[in-house]
Amino acid sequence: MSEHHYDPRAIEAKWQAVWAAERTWEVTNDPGGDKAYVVEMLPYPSGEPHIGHMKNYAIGDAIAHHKRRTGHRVLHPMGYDSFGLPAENNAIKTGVHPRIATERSIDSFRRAFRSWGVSIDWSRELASHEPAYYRWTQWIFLKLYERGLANRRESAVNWCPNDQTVLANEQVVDGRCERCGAEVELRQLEQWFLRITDYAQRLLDDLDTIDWPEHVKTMQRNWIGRSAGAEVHFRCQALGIDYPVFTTRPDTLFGATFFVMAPEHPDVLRLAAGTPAEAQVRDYVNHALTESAQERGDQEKTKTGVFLGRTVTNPVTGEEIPMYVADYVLMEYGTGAIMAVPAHDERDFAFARAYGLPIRQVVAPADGSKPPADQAYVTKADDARLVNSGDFDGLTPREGFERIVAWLEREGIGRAAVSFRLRDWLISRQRYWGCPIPIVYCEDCGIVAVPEDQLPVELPEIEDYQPRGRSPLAAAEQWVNTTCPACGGPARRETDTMDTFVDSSWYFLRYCDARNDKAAWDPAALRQWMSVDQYIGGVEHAILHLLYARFFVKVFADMGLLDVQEPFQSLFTQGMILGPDGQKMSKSRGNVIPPTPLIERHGADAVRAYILNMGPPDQDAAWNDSALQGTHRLLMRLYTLGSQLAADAGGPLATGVAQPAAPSGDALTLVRKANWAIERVSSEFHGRFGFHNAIAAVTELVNELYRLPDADPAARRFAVATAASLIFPFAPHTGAEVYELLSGQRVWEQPWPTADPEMLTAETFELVCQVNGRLRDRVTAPSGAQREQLEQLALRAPGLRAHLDGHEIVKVVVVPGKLVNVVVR
RNA sequence: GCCGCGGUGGUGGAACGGUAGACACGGCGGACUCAAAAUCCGCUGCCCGCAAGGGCGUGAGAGUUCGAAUCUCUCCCGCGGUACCA
Repeated sequence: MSEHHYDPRAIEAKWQAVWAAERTWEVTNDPGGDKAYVVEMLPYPSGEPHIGHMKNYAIGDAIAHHKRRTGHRVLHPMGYDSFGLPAENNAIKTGVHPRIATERSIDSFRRAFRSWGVSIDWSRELASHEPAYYRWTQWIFLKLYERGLANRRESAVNWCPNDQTVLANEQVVDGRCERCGAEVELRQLEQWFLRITDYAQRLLDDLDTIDWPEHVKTMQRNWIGRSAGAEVHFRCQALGIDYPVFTTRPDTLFGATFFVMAPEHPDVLRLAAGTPAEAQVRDYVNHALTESAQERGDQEKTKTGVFLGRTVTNPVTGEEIPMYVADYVLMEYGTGAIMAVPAHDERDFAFARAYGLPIRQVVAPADGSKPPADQAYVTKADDARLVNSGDFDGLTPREGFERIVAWLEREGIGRAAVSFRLRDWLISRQRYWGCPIPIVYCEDCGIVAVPEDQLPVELPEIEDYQPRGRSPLAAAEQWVNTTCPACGGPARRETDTMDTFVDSSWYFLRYCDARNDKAAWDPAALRQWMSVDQYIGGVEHAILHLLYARFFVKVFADMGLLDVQEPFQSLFTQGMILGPDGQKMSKSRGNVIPPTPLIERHGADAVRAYILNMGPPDQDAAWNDSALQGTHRLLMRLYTLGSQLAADAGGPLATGVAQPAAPSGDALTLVRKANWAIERVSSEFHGRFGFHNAIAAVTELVNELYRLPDADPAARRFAVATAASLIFPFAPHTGAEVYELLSGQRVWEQPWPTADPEMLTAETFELVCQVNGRLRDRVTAPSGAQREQLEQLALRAPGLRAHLDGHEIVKVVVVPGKLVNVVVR
C-alpha cells in the first residue's frame, strides 16, 4: 500500500520545480499559430491571497491548459494592482511604508500562486506601483490630455470625510463610501476628469459585439443610461435668457405648467435677486447644498422647493409658467433644469400637489376613459392620444414626439437630443499611494504637462501619510516646488494622485510587451495578443473596471495604438465562495477559510479541483470541508490506479497508454467509458465551463476502473492515462504525475485527447418503453434498429402487457436509439 | 418601483422537449482492524408493500405536446443590479 500512497506534497513540489526550472509557461511574441490570451482580473495584493483568488485562478488555469493542448500559443500572465488605499491606511496606522507592506504582500502572493501550480508566464509579471509601470500610466494620461480627453474643472464632487478623498460616482453606494461606509458629502473642488462621456454611445453599441454574460451587459447599459428625447428652450423674458431643458417626453410639452431648477444651478440666485423670493431662495439653496446625498436621494420624503419669483414662457402655449428651485432636480443630469409636466410625471405630480400648481392633462387613453386623478398618467403607448395640445391633438405620443420635435426645430427653439446617465470619470484622489498626475502649475503658463522624456514623475518619500483634506504629497515641499517645463520659471506639481482604476484599465496591454522600456507597448505586440480571449473575475467589477478598460481601449484604438475595439472578447464572472455557514466570508463572522492550511493538508490539486467541483463556477457556493475530502479521494484513487499499473508493468511504457485495438468484454467497457469521458470533459470547455460536470465524468471513469479490476491491463492503462490527461487542467500536478508514471511522458506536451467516434456508441442500447408517456419497461435493442423493429420490441416488452391489454392502441411514437411511446385509449 | 437571474432529494448539484435525481457530500449497512482512523464494497427521493410491484414527485396553478424540470401564460418566493436620471 505504502508504495502507492498518494503524497500530494511530494508530487506538487516535484512538478513545480520542473515548471519553474524549465520556464514551461513562458511564451515569446514570435508570431505564428493560433493564439489564446487568458487573463484573470488583476489582484490587489494585501496579506495573502484568499480562497476567492484560488477559484479565479483555478478557472483561468484550466482554460489556459486546455487552450495549450488544443494547439494554441497561450499568454497567461500575472500582475498586481499594487497602488491603493488599504496599504496607505495601514501606513497611517502602523507607520510602515505602503511600498514595504505592498511588496511584502506581493511576495506572498507570488509564493502562493507558485504553490498552487498555476501555469503563469512569470517573465511578464508587473506591479502597478513600480515606476517602470506607472511611468506609462502617466504617459497615457498625457496622451489623453493631448487629445482633450483629460481636463481639469470645478465640480460638485463626492467627498469621503473618512478617507479624506474624492470618490468617483461609481464608488458611491447608497450615498456612502463604497470602501469605508462613511456618508459621502458633496464638495465643490477643482478636479481632473477623463471624458468617458464622449464614448458613451460607442460603449453602449459595442456591447453587442462581445461575448459577456447578459446581466453584465445589462448593468453596463443601465449605467450608461441612454435616453432619447429633446432639448427645449424656455425663455425668461425678465432676464432675456433662454434656459434649455432635456425631456424624454416632448409630446407632453403642452402640459408643462411650471419649470424647476436644481439648487446648484448657477443662475438660481441671479434669477431670484431683487424679487420678494430672494431671501427664501437663498435659504433653500444653502440648505439643499448641505444635505447629504442620502437625504436628498430619499424618494419617500415630501418634495420641497421654493418659487424663484420669475417665470418662463412655455414655447408652445405661450403661457408664462412659474420657475421653482427644488432639490429633486439634479444638476448633474441633463441641463440642471426641467420642464415640469405634473399630469404625466410622478415626481412633477407630487411637487404640483404639494404646492398647489396646475395639472393639465395632455395625454388621454384613446378609448375615452379617464385616467385616475390621484396620480400621474405615465404612458407613451399607442393606445393613448394627445389632448389639449392644439394642432397635435389626436396624435399618439409617438407621433406627437416626432411632430413636436420637428416643430421646435423649425422654430429654432429646440431639437432632438440624447442624454446619458454616465458621468465623466473623476480621477483625482487626495492620497499618497497612487500614480502621480504628471502636471505642473506655472504662474505664467498655467497648466503644463510634464514632457514625456521627464517621466516618470516619481512618487516622493514622505513621513506623514495622514490626509488633511489635501493630498499628503502637498507637504513634500522639495518635490512640489519645481520649474515649469515650458518657461523654466517656478511652478508647483499637481499633488493629487490618480484613481487606481486608471492603473488597472490598461495592464492587459502591458502584459503583451511587459519589458518594453521605450514605450508602453509596441503596437505589433498588441496586434499579436489582443483582444483577451478569456477574461475571468468577479461580478463586482461588472461596471467600474470593465467600463473604464473598454473606454481606454477605444481611445487607444482611435490613437492608432491598437487594432481592436474591445479589450475582453469573452468574459466569465465567477461566483463567490461563501463560508461554511452560507454567509459571505469575513473576519468579523469568523467564517474565513484560508487556503494555505488546506493546501498543506490536502495538496493544491485537491483544493483547486474541489473548488471547481463545488457547482457551476459562476454561482456562489458555500464551503464544505467533507466535500473537499471527496475530491481528494478522487485524486487519490486515480493515483493509486496509476501507480499500481505502473508497478505491474515494471515502469513507464512509452507506447503503453494508447487506445488498444479491438478491445472486448470489460476492456471494451473501459475504452468506451474513457471515450465518453473525453467527450464530456471537452464539451465543458466550449460551453459554460461546467467543470464540476467534467470532474464528475472523470470520477465515473475512475469508478468504472475500480469496478473492473481484472480488465485487460492495456485497456486499464489507456483508461487511467486518459483520466490523468483529462484531470490535468483541474489538478495539474496529479495529472502530470499519473501520466508520467504510466508513459514516462509529459502530459502537457500531449495534445488534448479526442474521442474515437467508434467507441462512443455500443452495439446495443436500452430501449425505453412507455405507455402514454409513462415508463413501463426497458429492453435491450440493437443500435441500428429501425422504427418498425423497435416498435415490435416495445410491444412485446413484458412490462407493457398489463398496460396494453384491453386498451386500443391509438398510435406509437418511436424515437430511434432512444424510446418507444405507445399511446392507448 | 424598474431591470436581470433563480426555485429539482437531508445538502451541493445532473438532465439537446424523451428513463428526473449523473457525480459528490451526508446517512445506513458490511469488509479489513484487538480497536479506531484511513481504505474498499453495497444501499440511500417520498409513500404503500415481506416481496413482485404500484402510487406520488422538479415553488403553485393553467396551457401546448404522444411525452414538460425543460416551451407559453398567471401567481408566489428568493437573490443580484439600479433607483428623484426628467
